[in-house]
Amino acid sequence: MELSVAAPSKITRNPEASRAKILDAARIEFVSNGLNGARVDRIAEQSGVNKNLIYHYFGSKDELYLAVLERIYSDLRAKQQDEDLRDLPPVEGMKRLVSSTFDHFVDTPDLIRLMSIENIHYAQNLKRSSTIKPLYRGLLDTIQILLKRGQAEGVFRANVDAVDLYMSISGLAYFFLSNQHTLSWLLDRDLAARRRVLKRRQHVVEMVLSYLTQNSPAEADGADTE
Amino acid sequence: MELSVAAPSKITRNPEASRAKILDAARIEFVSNGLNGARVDRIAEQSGVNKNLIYHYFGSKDELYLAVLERIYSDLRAKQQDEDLRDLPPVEGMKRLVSSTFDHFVDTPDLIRLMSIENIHYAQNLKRSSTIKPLYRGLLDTIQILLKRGQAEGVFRANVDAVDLYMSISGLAYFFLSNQHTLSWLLDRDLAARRRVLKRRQHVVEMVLSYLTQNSPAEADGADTE
DNA sequence: GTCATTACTAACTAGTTAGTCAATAATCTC
DNA sequence: GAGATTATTGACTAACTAGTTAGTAATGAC
Repeated sequence: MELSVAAPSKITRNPEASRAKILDAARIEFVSNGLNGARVDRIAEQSGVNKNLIYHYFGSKDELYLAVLERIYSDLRAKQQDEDLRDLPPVEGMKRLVSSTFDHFVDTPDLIRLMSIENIHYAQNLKRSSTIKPLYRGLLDTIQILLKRGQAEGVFRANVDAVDLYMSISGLAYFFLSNQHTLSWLLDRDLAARRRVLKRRQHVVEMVLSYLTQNSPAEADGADTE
Repeated sequence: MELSVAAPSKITRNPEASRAKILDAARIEFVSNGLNGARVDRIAEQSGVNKNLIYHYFGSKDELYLAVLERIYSDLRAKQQDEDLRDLPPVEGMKRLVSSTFDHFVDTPDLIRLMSIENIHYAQNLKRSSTIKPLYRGLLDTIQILLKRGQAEGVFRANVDAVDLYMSISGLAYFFLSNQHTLSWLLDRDLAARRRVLKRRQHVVEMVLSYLTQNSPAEADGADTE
């Protein structure tokens, strides 16, 4: 019986909110079911918007998937603040870099799954993105800087490729997380348990630092620091 | 005009060959397209058998996928001969174990992809398998044996969990291979190049061995070998 | 040789799925 | 406030897809 005088339902049109609701629902759907397993109808239903709006804003299922992919990658990079680490003592900086990379993976399971999904699809969608690639430069530069400084100070071994190091740091964390469902089953352990994750984190840091701080064996050949 | 007297077409029925043809085509289809992306019709077409034979022999798409999964895992274990390594000097044995694990991954890209696919599906199919799980025991035992012997001899650090070590050895190789499509693009390198793979192999061996042969830092606390 | 079993085939189906059409209504432009 | 633009809707469709049906023919058991 109360007449709402001013704004009866100002919520009739809201493009930004609709776009956001679609993207949120799409993220859950793609991450949970993969690109082929995801259903556009389910995204429409879960987001509460009309299915055709998805096509209105994103054009196609593939484009929507790419939008999700780009958002997850940029969210990640926004959170990573590895530039801070560049001025720390090399050993300390590298320890922190390894831990924080590990933590970022742990905190962003969606990213892990999307990376796996992308690789199953031969990275064909990632390659269409113009925004993602530049994001990687920063982390790699930080690794390179810390590495050089550590080598100059004589605390890190010579002849380490920054890309190899990056792949090892990532791989040690990634495999444990990306394959936790098969591994937990095959090894009879709950790898998702908090205790396990913390133990793993320490193991990873120790492995990377052991490698870096040990003198490289045999090949003491022309490897001098400037 | 020549009458074929003896056997006009003895090839009319051949259950084993049909089964094998289905399985071969299914492997390619599932590995290339994932579980959701794979098409039963395409498997029928590629194998050259009638579609209904697939259901006759395997029951459903999911069961066929499981059959492919089980075969790839058992093929792998049949090739791995890590028992040989158990009697080698620990450092030498571990070096060989890391290299051969790396090589197996490189030589069996199908396995890598199926493991990723399985994890996208939360390992729900793997968990239905009764044959795969036991296969893992052997490799883990070999790691455990070499580790203990190395620790007893004082060449390996104490406080190393065999499962953590297994995950690191696998992870260092796996990530590089499973994510090569995204990584090659993001890092501007062809990670599939032979040269790269060999370099990566050496890097992985060195990292694992550095870790094992370095005395564990700080935590010299109740960690004595028996 | 007969009968049951197994291999194999072609055509069909019921349910799904990405994407479209045609229309209405709110908002912006001027 | 007229007219273009944009947000939003519900019904529709053409193509696809896992699985089925109903049958034929080769093989094995006895």
